[in-house]
Amino acid sequence: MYNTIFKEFLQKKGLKLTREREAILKEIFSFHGHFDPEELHIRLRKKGSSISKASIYRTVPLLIESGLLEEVIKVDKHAHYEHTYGHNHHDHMICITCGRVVEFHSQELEELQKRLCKDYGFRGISHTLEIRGYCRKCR
Amino acid sequence: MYNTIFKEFLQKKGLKLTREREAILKEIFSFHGHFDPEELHIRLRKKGSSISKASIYRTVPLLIESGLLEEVIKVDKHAHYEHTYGHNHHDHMICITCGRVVEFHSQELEELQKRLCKDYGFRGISHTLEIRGYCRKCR
DNA sequence: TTGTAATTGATTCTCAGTCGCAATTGTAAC
DNA sequence: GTTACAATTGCGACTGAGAATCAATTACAA
Repeated sequence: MYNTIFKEFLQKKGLKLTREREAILKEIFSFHGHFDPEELHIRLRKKGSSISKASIYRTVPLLIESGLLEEVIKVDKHAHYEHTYGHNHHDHMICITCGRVVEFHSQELEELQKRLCKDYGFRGISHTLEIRGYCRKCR
Repeated sequence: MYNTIFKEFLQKKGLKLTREREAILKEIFSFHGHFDPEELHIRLRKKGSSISKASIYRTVPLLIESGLLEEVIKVDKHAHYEHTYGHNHHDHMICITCGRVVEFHSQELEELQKRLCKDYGFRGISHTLEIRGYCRKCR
């Protein structure tokens, strides 16, 4: 379970499993879909938690390093994340006009990327593919 | 030529071709490879031009809209751009450890993306694929 | 040449994300 | 359970890319 993964990751690095980190983890895994750190902060606030913005920003990189979280897109200025446990990786098409985001998954794409990495002597960990253009309604 | 493309783009939008915009355009097309707006500013400074940072930030979106410039990657906080006139599109592998950027092009990837857009009723204009991982030296 | 809307540089402002620090807390060793 | 200490916390100040403001200037159509 994701709890165990995080716990073991922290232990291996000599870091502590604090109440705050547990709460952040729990919150992130309580829903599916994108979020940005600011949103997460508000979400936690509403549930009575008083975890600081700084702790959230400090925890996010740990979750990424442990493989539980992925940066998905950068909208405007801020980064968006999504938990990856029990999820298929997917990529995004973003409409220039209305901002709509279409998620898609392509096994062919995944395999092509593996092949490309091999060709270039690269060990790929994660990737993001963003296609920008016009959606069905705005084309 | 890129000059003409930009000129016509501006005309069509009722915008003016100023000395500053010409200088920025010229500078961007005077070299190949990535740059960020700050770098471009310094570059222009060194050549005796006193174009303001603000004008650069204002011109970049115009160049993107006219199809002459593309955002390639976001390193840390700032965006990097690259001119696209007379270039093949390429994508990037970024090393998590040393920050090295490997450029690659795959015709297969281009075609797969076209197919994906079609499947999802999307009219694709541009795309970025970033593969993060470990390069040959850091793996 | 003129009228006018677009553009400029300088400056200020914004806001996501980071940093420093004193107080607190998790955890391993006893 | 205590102890000891390094890791972590929240707070508030800081940073830096990029946007907004505005008076002065400029491109360009008529």
